[in-house]
Amino acid sequence: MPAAPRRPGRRTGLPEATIARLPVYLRVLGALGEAGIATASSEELAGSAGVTSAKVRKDLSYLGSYGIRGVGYDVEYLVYQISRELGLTQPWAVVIVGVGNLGHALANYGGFSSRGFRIAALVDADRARVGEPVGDLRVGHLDELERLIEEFGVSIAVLATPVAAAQDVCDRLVAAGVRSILNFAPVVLTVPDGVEVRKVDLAVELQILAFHEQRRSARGEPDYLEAVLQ
Amino acid sequence: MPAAPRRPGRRTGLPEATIARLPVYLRVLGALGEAGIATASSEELAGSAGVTSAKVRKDLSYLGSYGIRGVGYDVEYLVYQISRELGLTQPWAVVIVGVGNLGHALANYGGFSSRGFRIAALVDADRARVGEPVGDLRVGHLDELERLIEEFGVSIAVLATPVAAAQDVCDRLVAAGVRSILNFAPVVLTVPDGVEVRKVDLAVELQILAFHEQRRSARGEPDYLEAVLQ
DNA sequence: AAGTGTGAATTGATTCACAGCC
DNA sequence: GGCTGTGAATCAATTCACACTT
Repeated sequence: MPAAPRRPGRRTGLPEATIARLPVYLRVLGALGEAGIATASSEELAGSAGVTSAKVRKDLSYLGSYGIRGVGYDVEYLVYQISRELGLTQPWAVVIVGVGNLGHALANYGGFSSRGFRIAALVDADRARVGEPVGDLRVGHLDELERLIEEFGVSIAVLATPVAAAQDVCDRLVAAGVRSILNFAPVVLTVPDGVEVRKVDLAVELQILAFHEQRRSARGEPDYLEAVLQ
Repeated sequence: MPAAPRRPGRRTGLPEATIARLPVYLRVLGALGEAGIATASSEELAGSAGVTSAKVRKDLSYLGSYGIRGVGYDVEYLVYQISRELGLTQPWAVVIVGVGNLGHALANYGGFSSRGFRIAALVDADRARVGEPVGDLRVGHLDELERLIEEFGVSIAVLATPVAAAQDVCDRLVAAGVRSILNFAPVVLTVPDGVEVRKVDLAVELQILAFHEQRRSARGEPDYLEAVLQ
């Protein structure tokens, strides 16, 4: 329902499913590059990325014709093109709100800084935690949220607060100009159009696994035979 | 719907997209139940779950005809039906492999135990960590993995090791009979058919946000306030 | 010969819209 | 009157298969 004004002249947007896979290709290509491999076929990329080669080719074709027929893709060149497409040629400043167990772990997670993100600030509502060193930062108080966003040019927020605080914090983030939020609180955030929220719900992931697990054990021999014979 | 939904001959379960939303409905219904609300319409559920009402109705219709026309859905009954469908009427034993920052946070995360999962064991390859108390458990050594899986009847594993160890650990999990794995290591695991892997890649989530963020600024989209006021 | 790029076909998910029931 | 349940229509993603390029 986003009445997104699409500028003419620019390439029409990538499918959402493709966008979600580009970071995976990027990681795989990075590993290949470090291993000194200069070119890779869609088949090889597909193997490492856990998808089909047709998907790889289709996805990459949305970026442009960057492959070489009969040869494959130039690893370094493709890394650059995907990075550019994802907006990773500039570093993004990130604030983590909520420095409990999870926020703490996220702050120390090397995968962020190594991929073009800079944790610029950490804040928590608990004054007992303010000043505590985490990585090479110190925890700030939630009161400073707006100031820190302004000061560091934060455009992405990671929300790792308890459920009860999440919507409030979200509203403040949006009011302060943040339009990209990664939400770990198990609650659906209400945001205005133009604000992008991605959600990671760890319990949901386990519940999806439980479903498959249970279906497997519920399925006895007869069901299996039926499935095969159908 | 006249045909009983649970006949032994019924094949192919729910759409994957529906399965992924059932845990969300379950959480919403749980909150409604605790608030003393006895029935809810698809419209109300949709609001709290962040989806459309048509989706809610379609999703729930796959489980059977559990709604009442003109009224809505009985909250308690629906909680039971969804729990049963997801296999959450029995508790599942979970092992966490890798007790670094993230594994530690996951072990302390209340959302698991409150939703039908029991963290039965924690193991790490680092002997310096063995014996360390985490929550009401103590960290065991990776050597004990198979014994602990056997002893506690573990069927779901959370993989929070470094990338380099992930595939090895995964192979051992599968060999020990685990068929459901939640993988936090940024690598695609190779598993035999019948093993379900779900992946949570935190850096990928941020990169997807970065894409949208960058596309917004590339477009010269006005600030949120400007957009609202125009 | 090898492997990309892409229309066409297919499969899956979402949305529409309304008949049927409370 | 209100709200579910669901075929039909639409939209999105995946897969196929092969012309085309190096």
